[in-house]
Amino acid sequence: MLSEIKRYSPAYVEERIANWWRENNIIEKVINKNKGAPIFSFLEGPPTVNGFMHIGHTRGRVYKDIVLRYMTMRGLDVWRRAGWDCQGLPTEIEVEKRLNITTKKDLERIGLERFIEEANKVVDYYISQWRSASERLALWLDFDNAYETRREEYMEHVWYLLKKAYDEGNLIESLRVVPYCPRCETPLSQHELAQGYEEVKDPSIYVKMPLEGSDNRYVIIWTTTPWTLPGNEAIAIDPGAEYVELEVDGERWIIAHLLLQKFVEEVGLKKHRKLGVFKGEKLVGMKYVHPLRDEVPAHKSHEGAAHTVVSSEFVSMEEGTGCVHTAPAHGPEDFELGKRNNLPIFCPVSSTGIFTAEGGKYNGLSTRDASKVIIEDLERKKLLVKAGEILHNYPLCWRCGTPLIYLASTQWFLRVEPIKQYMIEGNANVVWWPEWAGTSRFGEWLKNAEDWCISRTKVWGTPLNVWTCQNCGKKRVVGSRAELNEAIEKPNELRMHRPWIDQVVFRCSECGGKMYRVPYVLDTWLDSGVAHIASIDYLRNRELFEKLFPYDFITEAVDQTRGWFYTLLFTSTLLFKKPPFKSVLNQGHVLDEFGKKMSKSRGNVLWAHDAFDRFGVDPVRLYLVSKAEPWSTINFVPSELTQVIEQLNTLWNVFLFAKTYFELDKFNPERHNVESLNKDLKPEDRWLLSKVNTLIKIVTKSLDEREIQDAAREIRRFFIEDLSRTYIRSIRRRVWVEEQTKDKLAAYATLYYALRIVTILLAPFTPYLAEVFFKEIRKADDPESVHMVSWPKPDERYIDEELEDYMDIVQDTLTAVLAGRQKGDRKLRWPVSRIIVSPKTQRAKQALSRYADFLKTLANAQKLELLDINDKPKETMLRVKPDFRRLGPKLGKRLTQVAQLLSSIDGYEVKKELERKGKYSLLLPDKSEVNLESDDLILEEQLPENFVFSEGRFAFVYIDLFETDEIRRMAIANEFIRRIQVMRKEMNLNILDEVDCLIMVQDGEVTEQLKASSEYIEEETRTRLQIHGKHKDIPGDYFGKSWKIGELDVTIALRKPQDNT
RNA sequence: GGGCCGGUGGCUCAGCUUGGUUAGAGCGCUCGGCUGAUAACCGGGAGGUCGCCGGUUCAAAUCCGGCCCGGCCCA
Repeated sequence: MLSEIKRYSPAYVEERIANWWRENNIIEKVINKNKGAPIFSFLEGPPTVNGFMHIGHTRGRVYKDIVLRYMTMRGLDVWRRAGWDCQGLPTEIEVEKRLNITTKKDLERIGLERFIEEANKVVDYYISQWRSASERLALWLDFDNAYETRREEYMEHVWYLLKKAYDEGNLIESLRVVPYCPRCETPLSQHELAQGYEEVKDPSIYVKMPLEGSDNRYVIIWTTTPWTLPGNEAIAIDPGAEYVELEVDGERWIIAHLLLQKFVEEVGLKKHRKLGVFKGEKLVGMKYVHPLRDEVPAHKSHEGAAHTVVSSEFVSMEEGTGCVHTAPAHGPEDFELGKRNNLPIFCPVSSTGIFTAEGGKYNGLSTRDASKVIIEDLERKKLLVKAGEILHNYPLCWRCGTPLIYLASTQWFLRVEPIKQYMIEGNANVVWWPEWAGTSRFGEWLKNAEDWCISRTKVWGTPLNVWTCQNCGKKRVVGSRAELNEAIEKPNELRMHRPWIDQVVFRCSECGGKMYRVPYVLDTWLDSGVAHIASIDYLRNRELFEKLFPYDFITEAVDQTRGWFYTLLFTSTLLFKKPPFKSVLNQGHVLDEFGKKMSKSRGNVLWAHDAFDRFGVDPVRLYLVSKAEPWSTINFVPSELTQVIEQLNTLWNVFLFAKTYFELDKFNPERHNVESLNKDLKPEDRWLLSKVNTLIKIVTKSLDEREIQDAAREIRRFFIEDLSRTYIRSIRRRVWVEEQTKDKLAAYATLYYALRIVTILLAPFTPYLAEVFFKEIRKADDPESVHMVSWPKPDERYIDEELEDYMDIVQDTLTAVLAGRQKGDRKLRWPVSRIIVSPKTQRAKQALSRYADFLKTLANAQKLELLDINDKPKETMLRVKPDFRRLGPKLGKRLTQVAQLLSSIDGYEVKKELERKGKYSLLLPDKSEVNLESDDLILEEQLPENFVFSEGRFAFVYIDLFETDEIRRMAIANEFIRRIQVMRKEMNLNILDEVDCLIMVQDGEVTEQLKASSEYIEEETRTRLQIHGKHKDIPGDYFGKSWKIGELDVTIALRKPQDNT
């Protein structure tokens, strides 16, 4: 496949390899490869099968795949069952769209049966989409046996759990405040709530709450929902904040000090006087008279803590009065406050938004109408400070736009207190990547965990398995499908989903009455939350469970902290008092190029299949995981993908290079390997062997620690820096020779060794591409796919850290040489006669001496001289100059003569004298003697004209640019070789083709030089040369071209070989 | 309002655990060079108040405190 296309094409590779995998059942073979070996159990967090896989999902799924492939290659029997989260709100929304349902009436008309059928269709569709996207990603899970949360044998595990919880007293019924749409008559979830915030105009009223025991003292509250006042049971204040008591028209009003000015402006208060400032805690416990006590008589019987000032941490000092109207039945925070303070949870409003009889005067009014009447009543009772209007964000029903109302209603909860401590203790034994996700983020969440509300007024979900006796109220929690057979009434088709399950009726064991199901379905998080048992059919397959539980590894995105990570731990602790997983890898989110969250409304979502089409699966995989630690948020930057593709293309070319020469020389890796050729390995070979074994170490360690980005980056760095840029470049000349030298074979064997390791290490990251490479290097006794190969172990014999260090020194020195060449204007094609290297340290000296040949070749130098540490080349001269500023005053006129004399004197002599005697004596032409001290003189090193100097980190480099005839001849030859090679390439010649070559140069000297090196040129370019000293017409069967080499015009013509020669 | 993570050249990131030469790399820019695996590559150059303020210290990108900004989660 490698030579079929010129350039790495991810799409081409994917298609071929995917077909090959399929035709040869590779996936199945890989999954079953390690049966019987120690188990590595992975629990798949089931994606919600609604919508399509986007790039964020993709990232997480790549991490899963990498870890699973790695563990498989490590020889473990990897449990990798796929799973799909099928139920819940998003699907219901889609079904409603498809069936054109907008109201509850539409739903009744269409019928729940039809609704459920459609939901199943939606799920079927998305599962197929997710599966194909996952398969294209090459995520090798067991899809054929995937678990689905909508299946009855799955849901049965939820029932099992709830029955157990109920029996132990942990499944309870309790009041709770939830947002309702009065028009749709249904509570909405947090999700739905977030979709519907809009700016609306509402009343904004300030109300005087009369304090008991005084006829003119009031606490002032503010609200935008007057209809909630009948539900008022308390006033919340911030005990730490300062409050002020005002005198206004003979009355005393209390508000927060900080909000005084705002309040005065808002209500247009003309005159007031501060009576005193005090801490809020002074107010706590004060009783007040409910402002609508007469209109809503129920308040007369509210006792205990009702109508009291209480303290709260939720008091805002941004708006209002700092004294917060609290209606426990109409706000989640109010509700919490109510529970804490034993307030009545008084809810005189029905789910249709109409006041009930409990609402007294307002009975029968809608919340909207009631608001108006309440304002009038307050006005009349002189309890209204001010009634205005406000524009603010308020949640509306996303379906019908009706303002939502918060109402208290009975919901079902799983109690957290009995298991909280076990969860915290269990979590301490779980390994989290990164650590803070477990200790800080998850740890905090656990500490603050509250009872879990599991009931939903929905359709497409696991039904709540509680039946209540119509007659005596006795409850029955059904724990299995089998139990349904005890029903006295049931539908013809007995299914666990609604509506069928709603028709199941039991006989009450207490009173003989009929028991009907409580019509809730369950939170979908409960579905996925029991995956640790349900995905493997725990109820019927304990043996499997014993083998897999607790799972070795799970990984999902960070937002699952309060989601799946939590629900898994919760249910497992409830059942077994221990966590269901041993380790958790957190994944960060993927943002767009500009760091913005991807969202449909913004239109910046990158879908997985689009990304695969545009960039290819392997590049996307490698990119996503090398960019950052798995748990960091990343920006997806398309231009960075091209870089990955280019790098993989380079690796592709490395393989192509190897393939070309291996085939040319019929290289046999079984016969010639780094063991058998050990004696012939050059330092650069040993270096690469060391590097590649070190690579195994690093990659293995990084994967074990889930520092996946380090593994990916290190592999990329290796094949670009070490393999392509350094090693391949250094062996070009070795492989170009025609004979089968040991030296060439050593290079081949080394290259093969490195390619093999890189291929295997790449397998988890770029599974398609690695398979292509593996086909090129596969030996007879290798498994058929790279994904069945064992993970390599580093061969310590080849690891030589010193050698690796040395190469760094040599490369740095080579860089210095190249910089020096540039300074001296000598292109690399022109040999230089000498480079002189002066190492800075002993280590550098050893390194440079060991790699002297390597350096000499790559620097294109005829000779390499290695000096002692910090020595100067013997050609260095030390020039002596007078310090004019110092000597001027001292010597006057004579300074000119001194300067002249010094210029011709060897500085080393002067230096020696100065060191010995502390002075240097100079005899002037007028016979006078001048004594110079070292401060009088400036000693300056100087190199001969033909030297350039360059400094590296480890050595000083001097390049002797002196050109001999030979150098000029070589340089000219190289100039021609280069051009002939370009032309060969343009003619698309085979590497081995011998061609005829005409060179025409109108320059006697160059002609002579060329003739002298014709053999060298012929050898390098595989040509037969004819050199002409003047220009002639190019024969017709030649491909000719004119070139300029410096000032020189030359013509080169090539002729393809005759077929029969 | 709370929790967690991040802020380092134009862009994307490393370095921070354990304070210590001139803060590195890739991309981009620019000038030059190389090339029979490579639409690749190599070298020179320009480009950084390491978010801000304060503290600890002989010495802070690094440790501590406060603040600002961005992201995520929760309320």
